Amino acid sequence: MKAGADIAADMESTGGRQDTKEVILDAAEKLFAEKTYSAVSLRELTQAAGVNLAAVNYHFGSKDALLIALFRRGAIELNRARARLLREAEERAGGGTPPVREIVAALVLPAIRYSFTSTRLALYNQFVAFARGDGPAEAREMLDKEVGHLQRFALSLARALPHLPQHEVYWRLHFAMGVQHSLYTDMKRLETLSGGLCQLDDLDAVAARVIDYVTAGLEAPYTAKG
Amino acid sequence: MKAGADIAADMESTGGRQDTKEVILDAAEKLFAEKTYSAVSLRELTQAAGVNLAAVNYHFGSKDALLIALFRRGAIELNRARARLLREAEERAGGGTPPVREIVAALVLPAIRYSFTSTRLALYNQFVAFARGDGPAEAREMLDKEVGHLQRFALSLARALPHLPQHEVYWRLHFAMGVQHSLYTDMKRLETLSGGLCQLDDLDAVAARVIDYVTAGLEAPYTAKG
DNA sequence: CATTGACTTAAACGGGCGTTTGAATTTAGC
DNA sequence: GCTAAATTCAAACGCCCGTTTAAGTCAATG
Repeated sequence: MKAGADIAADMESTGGRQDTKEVILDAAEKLFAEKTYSAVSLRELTQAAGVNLAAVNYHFGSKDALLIALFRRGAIELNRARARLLREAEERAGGGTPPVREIVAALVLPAIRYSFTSTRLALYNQFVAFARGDGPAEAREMLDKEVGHLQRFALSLARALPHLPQHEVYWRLHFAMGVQHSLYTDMKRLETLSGGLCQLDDLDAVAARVIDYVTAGLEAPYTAKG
Repeated sequence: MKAGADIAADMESTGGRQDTKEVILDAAEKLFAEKTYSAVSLRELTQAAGVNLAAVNYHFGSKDALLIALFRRGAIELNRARARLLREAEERAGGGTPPVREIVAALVLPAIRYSFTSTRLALYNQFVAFARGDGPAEAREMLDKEVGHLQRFALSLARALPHLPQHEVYWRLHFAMGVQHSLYTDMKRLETLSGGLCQLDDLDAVAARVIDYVTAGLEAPYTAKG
């Protein structure tokens, strides 16, 4: 009876225990980040999760649907945290415009914090990089819809940087996302490059570094282009 | 007779025509960047290249060896161009230290130029992001060895930014690489975010933007961390 | 013009893939 | 404690993968 699959797909809290689904999601998050969606087989995945091979298809419907569910879980938490920090910064500014540095902090801190402390969001950002172009079309569309959440930051930054044309704000926000991605995709290169000097141990220090760098880039003098 | 595979693998210029090998490499570069190494089948790849299915194994030995050859071709050209620009900047400085902005330009310009004008290096940077963690171990080792080329830029930047501790220079160079990667991995998100306002049409303008941003980040005031 | 060697081709190989099945087992409601 | 649904399980399905094979093509060589 596969009624469970459809029900569980629609509503998050069925009567049955939720353990298996989460165990699978956690294992998938780890493996998809280490390798690639299509490089990880369901046999490898279910074995790492300690569940039966058929469990993925039973609980999610397909491997593709698992990827989508995985992304949804991570995106919801990350965007919720970012939105909360941005709202708090705006309240602190008393209805005015928060300084660039605080907007940047709202964007950067959740990604760093959650990615290394929470088991649920661990490696989420690294996974996003792989999902693009690899996963099913539906997953890619979800990534694009994520843009809506970034729009809030674009607007806030545009108010804080009134001398910049709109498109320049978008470009610099885009670069800021690239800096964040570098924390999850190429750390090995940095460790090699620095001879082990640079590592992801002190998260607060790393966060401060990223915020300094991104803030400076956003506040860079504007020289008209093209 | 598979003698051809070994010979062609060792020496770049056999007596036979080189067309097929290059056609395969070009098709692989495009497809591996669009999807993922393991998401592209040899049947799909050889069909796109217009060659026989067995051609990859004949000319490269295996799918893995193709990936390695592909990376080698791109890395050689990119690093050569970067090294040349850096050397020229140093000569312009008359033995002294070039300004940060010129070091950054030497790092950034080849990646942008080659990636969009040359058919050989097109999509090379986007491919690198996927190769990490997906490809065979040998490919990953090659990526790490690439670090040697970045070391020159780290040294040059350290001289230009003497107030920064060494590890801070490494971190900021790392972030600079992340900004460059953002040009090849998430352009779709930027296009969506900006409503089509931002695009990769005017390469000179984009290059100037990246250089501005990265230079500002590198020159950001240093606040002691952790 | 026969021979050689580089290259191409179509066909096949075993293996691992995502998925499905149907029976066994566990869980929840009465 | 019975019933019925939800879940787990081992086994199998067919498909497509990377690779190999052996025959075929073609240009250059002597």
